[in-house]
Amino acid sequence: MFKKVILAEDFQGENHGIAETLYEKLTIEELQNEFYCDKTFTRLKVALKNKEPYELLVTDLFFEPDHVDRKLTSGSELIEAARVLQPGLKIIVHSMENNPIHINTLFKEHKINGYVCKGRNGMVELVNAINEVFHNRTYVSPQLNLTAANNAVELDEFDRAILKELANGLTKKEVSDKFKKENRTPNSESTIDKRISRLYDEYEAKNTTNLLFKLAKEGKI
Amino acid sequence: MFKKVILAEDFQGENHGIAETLYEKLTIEELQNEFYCDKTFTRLKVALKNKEPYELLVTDLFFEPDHVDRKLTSGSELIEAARVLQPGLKIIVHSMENNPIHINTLFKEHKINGYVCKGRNGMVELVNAINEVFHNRTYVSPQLNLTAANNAVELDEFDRAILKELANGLTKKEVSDKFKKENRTPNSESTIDKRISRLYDEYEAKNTTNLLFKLAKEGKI
DNA sequence: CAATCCCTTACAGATATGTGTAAGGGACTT
DNA sequence: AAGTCCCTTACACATATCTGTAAGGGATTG
Repeated sequence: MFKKVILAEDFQGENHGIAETLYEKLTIEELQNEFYCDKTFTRLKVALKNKEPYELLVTDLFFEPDHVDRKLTSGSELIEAARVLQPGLKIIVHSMENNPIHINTLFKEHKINGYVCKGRNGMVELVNAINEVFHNRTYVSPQLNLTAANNAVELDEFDRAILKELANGLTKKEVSDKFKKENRTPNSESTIDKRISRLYDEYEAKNTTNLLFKLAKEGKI
Repeated sequence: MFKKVILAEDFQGENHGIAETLYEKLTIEELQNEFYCDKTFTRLKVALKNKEPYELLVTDLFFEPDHVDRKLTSGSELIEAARVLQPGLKIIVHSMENNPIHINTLFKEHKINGYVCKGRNGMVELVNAINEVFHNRTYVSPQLNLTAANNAVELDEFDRAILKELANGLTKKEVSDKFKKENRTPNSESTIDKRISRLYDEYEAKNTTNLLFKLAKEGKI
């Protein structure tokens, strides 16, 4: 089993619960639990420098901001930094996120080794995930159907830029003007129209209001 | 200190973490931890029937649906039922919810005794909250500013009905036609227009898209 | 019971939205 | 080099949105 494990989880309750479970159910010699991404990353760096690197990182995705300044503000950023620092590190994400697209991205771009949904069965799954990852396999919470999400289309930067302004209540004309003023391209009203129309098709939305509402509800924007 | 406490929390990690903390930090004789609203309510009923009622309920608000059928689907419903069953029960809500309006509603309508935000300091606050509530005071997580929310206006049924249809992509005319067909009143396009305009003022929205997006993001619809 | 307030409704006009057609240009294929 | 595909842009038209003004009705109040 893993000897050195580090846990990044900002919720005090979850953090204690996970730590408790890992001590009880797994024979992990050294478990460090942290509440901030930056401190977690520092621990990883120091451990590596001392030639006693951590073998497994278990991290949440969302970290509530508070009075403490931060460089790394999310689990994704922590993972990205950790991957550069220590490519061989095993990483398991434990989060409420249940959008298959986002989770797929984590596997594809950050090469995470496991994904566990917080929930009624979270601790049981986490223990399973750690066992699987220890044996060089990947683990994904069974309630997630990652393959089913591949038909959905990702929003590109232009889409996001338009949607952001529409969400703020700008008209298409105002969006076009704003883009022109900021020297962003494309910026014509027609092109913006066309993009939005395409999104109607892709997301089966009837109008702008419907589109923004759907995307907001799905957590895509 | 409270002798009998019951905890309703569906996340296994949080549930264990809270239970652990309460055993460590408070001298509670009997702590029952449950993962479902219905089971929690049954425990409350049985305990009351046996003349050994619980003194404190600590509950989450959101409970993830799973394969188990449920009557009570949320913390609010559990609280409502518990209040009817046992008016003197002390109730502390422990949740991610940070919308002051929703939390205010819990205090006003369900007479909860404390509210603790999940987070980095969640367990420390929960212990404080239990101490405060034990001494017949209320407790609210300090990061919440409940008074600031009182200027915001609640949505009535008509508002909600209109917003629901707009969110689904109907035009105002279609909403009007739908209401007429369903013999709901008021139903004229003008009145619907007027209502929406009023909501623009109340929520400082610039147009329908902006309004629905804001409300969706705030979790009001 | 008249004054007042608020809700409902109608109507009108300036803007904005949504959709279609069409032209030009870059990238890629054959 | 011609053909194809897709993105950008322009323009036009029917429809929808948003904001006024105004009139009538129910509820409350002095």
